[in-house]
Amino acid sequence: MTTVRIPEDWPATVEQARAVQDRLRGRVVLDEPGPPPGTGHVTGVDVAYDDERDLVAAAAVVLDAATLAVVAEATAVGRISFPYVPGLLAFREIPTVLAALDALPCPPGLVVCDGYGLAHPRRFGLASHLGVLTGLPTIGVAKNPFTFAHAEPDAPRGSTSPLLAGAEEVGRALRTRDGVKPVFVSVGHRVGLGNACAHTLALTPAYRLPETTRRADALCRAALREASRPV
DNA sequence: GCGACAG
DNA sequence: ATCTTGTCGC
Repeated sequence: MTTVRIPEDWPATVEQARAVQDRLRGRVVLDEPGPPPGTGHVTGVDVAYDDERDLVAAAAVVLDAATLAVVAEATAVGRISFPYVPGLLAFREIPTVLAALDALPCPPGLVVCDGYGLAHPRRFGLASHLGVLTGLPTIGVAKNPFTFAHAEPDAPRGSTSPLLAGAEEVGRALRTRDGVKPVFVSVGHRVGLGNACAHTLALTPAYRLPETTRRADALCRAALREASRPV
């Protein structure tokens, strides 16, 4: 496990953070289809917090996209870099997530984030931000809708309904299990929305949430426990 | 002006 | 995110 320092130039205020998003938003690539589902590597990233001790732990877990077997894992621990502010989640998670990705012994392939990409007030959520910073293809799979309108998808697994910002489709509600609450998929960087949904379905053979985020969630929690362990 | 609001 | 026991069901 590696330890991270918050960059000197990291935003300290809501205004500064929003300015960073506005500056980087133009670098998002939306016209690539992205890697085909079921091939290469798929990497889940997730973060756990201990606000009491000002600790944050991130995990990156690389899966073989065809078999969903774990290929590699890495974790990183650091100080909390930003308070939770809706719309600015990336500033709370990214330094530690980047460190975990850097510590991987192999290329991550497609990165699956816990949160949103395009489905964001300024169209620049966590998945978009991470994609622009790394150049990697990224998607966001969130457990809850943000403030976007959406219809209830049909009951069968695989059904979708658009996440709408006015008339613009910024993501999709995707049913990954029959009759179970959908997940909310949006594009991050260098991946198309249809392909992002196909990847999400390929990653949910048994549970509502993708295997990538399930693995990363378990690992970052373990890393946090380890980091806040009494010596 | 008052809520709502990814994790 | 996190605080938290048991309980219903496959």
